[in-house]
Amino acid sequence: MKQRLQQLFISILSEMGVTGVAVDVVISEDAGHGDYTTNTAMKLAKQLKKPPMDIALQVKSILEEAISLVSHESVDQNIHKKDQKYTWLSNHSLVLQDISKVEVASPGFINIFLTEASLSNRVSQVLKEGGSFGASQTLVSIDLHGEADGNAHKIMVEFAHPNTHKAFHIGHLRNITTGESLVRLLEASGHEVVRANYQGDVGMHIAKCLWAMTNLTECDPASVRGKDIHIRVEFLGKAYAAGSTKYESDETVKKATGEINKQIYAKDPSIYPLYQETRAWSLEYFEGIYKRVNTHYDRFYFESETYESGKENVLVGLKNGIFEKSDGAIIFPGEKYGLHNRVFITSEGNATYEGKDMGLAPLQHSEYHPDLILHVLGPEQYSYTRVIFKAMDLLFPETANRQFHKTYGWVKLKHGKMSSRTGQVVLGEWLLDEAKKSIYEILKQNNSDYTKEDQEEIAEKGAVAAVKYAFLRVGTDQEIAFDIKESVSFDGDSGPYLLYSYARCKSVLKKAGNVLPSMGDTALNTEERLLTRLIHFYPEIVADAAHSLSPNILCTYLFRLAALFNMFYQKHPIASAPHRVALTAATAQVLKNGLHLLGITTVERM
RNA sequence: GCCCUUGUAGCUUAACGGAUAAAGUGCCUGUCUUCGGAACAGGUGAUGGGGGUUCGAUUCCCUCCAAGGGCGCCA
Repeated sequence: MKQRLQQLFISILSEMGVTGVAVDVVISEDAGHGDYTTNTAMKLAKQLKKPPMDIALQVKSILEEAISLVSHESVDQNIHKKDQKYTWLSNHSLVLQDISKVEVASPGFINIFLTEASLSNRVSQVLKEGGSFGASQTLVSIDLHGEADGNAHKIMVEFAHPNTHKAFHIGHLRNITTGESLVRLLEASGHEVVRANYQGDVGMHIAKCLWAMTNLTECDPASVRGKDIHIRVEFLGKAYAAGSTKYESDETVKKATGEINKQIYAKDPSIYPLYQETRAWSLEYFEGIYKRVNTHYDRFYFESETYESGKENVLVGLKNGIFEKSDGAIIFPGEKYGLHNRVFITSEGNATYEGKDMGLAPLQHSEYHPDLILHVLGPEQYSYTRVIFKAMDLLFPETANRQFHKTYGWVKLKHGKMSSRTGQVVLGEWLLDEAKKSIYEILKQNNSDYTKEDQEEIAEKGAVAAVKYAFLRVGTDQEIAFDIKESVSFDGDSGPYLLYSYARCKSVLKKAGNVLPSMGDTALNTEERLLTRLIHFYPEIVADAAHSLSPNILCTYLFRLAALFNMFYQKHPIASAPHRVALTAATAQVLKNGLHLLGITTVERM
């Protein structure tokens, strides 16, 4: 609708002799300002040397005339009349029929009101299409702030990337939540998506952990073998923290750790079996988390499969003058390009994180041929990725400009700082479990008669919804200040509130079981019209969220929809009126579809 | 030292350069024995300071202040 209105305004402006301007039509926040609005008149004021109000009024009068001509379309004589008057009219007859009123507001806004019939049609469409409603018919291009081509059709989204032998903390949880939602939004916008996860399973962090396991009695892996996976992984986190602390304080430990690192790369039998065993522990644990939070991957990449080819590629680049030797190491001279220098191969001969990335990129391109690779990464990696993207572009010109760093903000503790190096971390699963406990408390207070299985499902899905929504409602690159006590909420703008609203809809629908939902041609009251209007906007909100890679836009929308439904529910009896039943069913469907795009699963009752 | 990011009610967050800066939470006051109270309604309360560009600035530019991050052998 937005785009059709834009086209219409362009035609009207050309009628006024104005061409080649971009017309911006947006959804009106305030329903009193119409359903759609444009600021075009104000934008053109300077160019046309006329007061914005005059321009707006002129647009309005042409628009109103066009509407009245189209509304008599069935009368043959008028067809000739309108074609003579405006040649563009027939292209826009459908949009024009959807407009009920045009208003001009100071200092020059043009506000468009849609007919109730037009808005109601969308409700019927929701009921007809069900779960597939909201997926775009046309491709939604994505906005990468000019850093890459926005017309990609095949996009690899690389997210989560935890490291083995290290804790999976709430930062990873936010990364996964963000990545999963971006994947679903992109898919709903007509893109083909490849889900990738690049996991760090070689490097100094592993060596530190293994040093502790082989040198500290309190970190003896024999003590946890055969125990529950959570215990084994917790043990790994502690060993890593211990090894890391010693590494920094003790020179001989530093050297010994370096040796272990070399041994791992060399697959030395004195350490390799332990490495493989504990690596598998981490991967087993990650698999459980992915399942728990509704994520899966098409391809897991590992640093252990990129360090060799990465090194080879850097050596080729060294010959070609892309890389340079410096103090025994091989570096990329980023300073030549206004960036900074970084080491790609150490003087020991091992590929660093940067060097490994030179192996990853060609591997990804040869396997999937993506038009774009979206790396969901923290802000601290920003200057890092600028350097390696530059190096990649020079090394692999055929796939240049296809990398994009999508920043997700840190989850910062309100009190204290998080660091897996010192072992001060809030684990992802800890957060989920805390939320789950709180939901059990609420269920207990409500004295519900749910079975154990029901309670488990409600608590688990509710916890995942609460945590995910808490992350997604905030702008993706915004830092989140995290308070352990009141981290996730269950009231107001929260995941459980949305789940609750959905369950309430379903409950009402059950009560109204034998009423056939139908919008009919009943005149709508205030709340009904607002609700219908909001449902109407859903596909455009999804497109908007996908286009700007901003799940929080969808969060805001869904919360407004749920709140509006609850108000409507409060004021009007639903079960007996077919059009209200239809509105309720449509609200439920949109909530379900929207939450799905956020990676959140609904429950039928709670 | 150089570079990047961020500063909005007590707290957590919204707002393509647009209309009265929007919510949640907190606190205060109400609704309700109804189709689900994890609800609904009302009140309270904010753009770090100073300049500039613009018809119009939370948004763009400059500067100061404050916080965080990055800057060759970690990932």
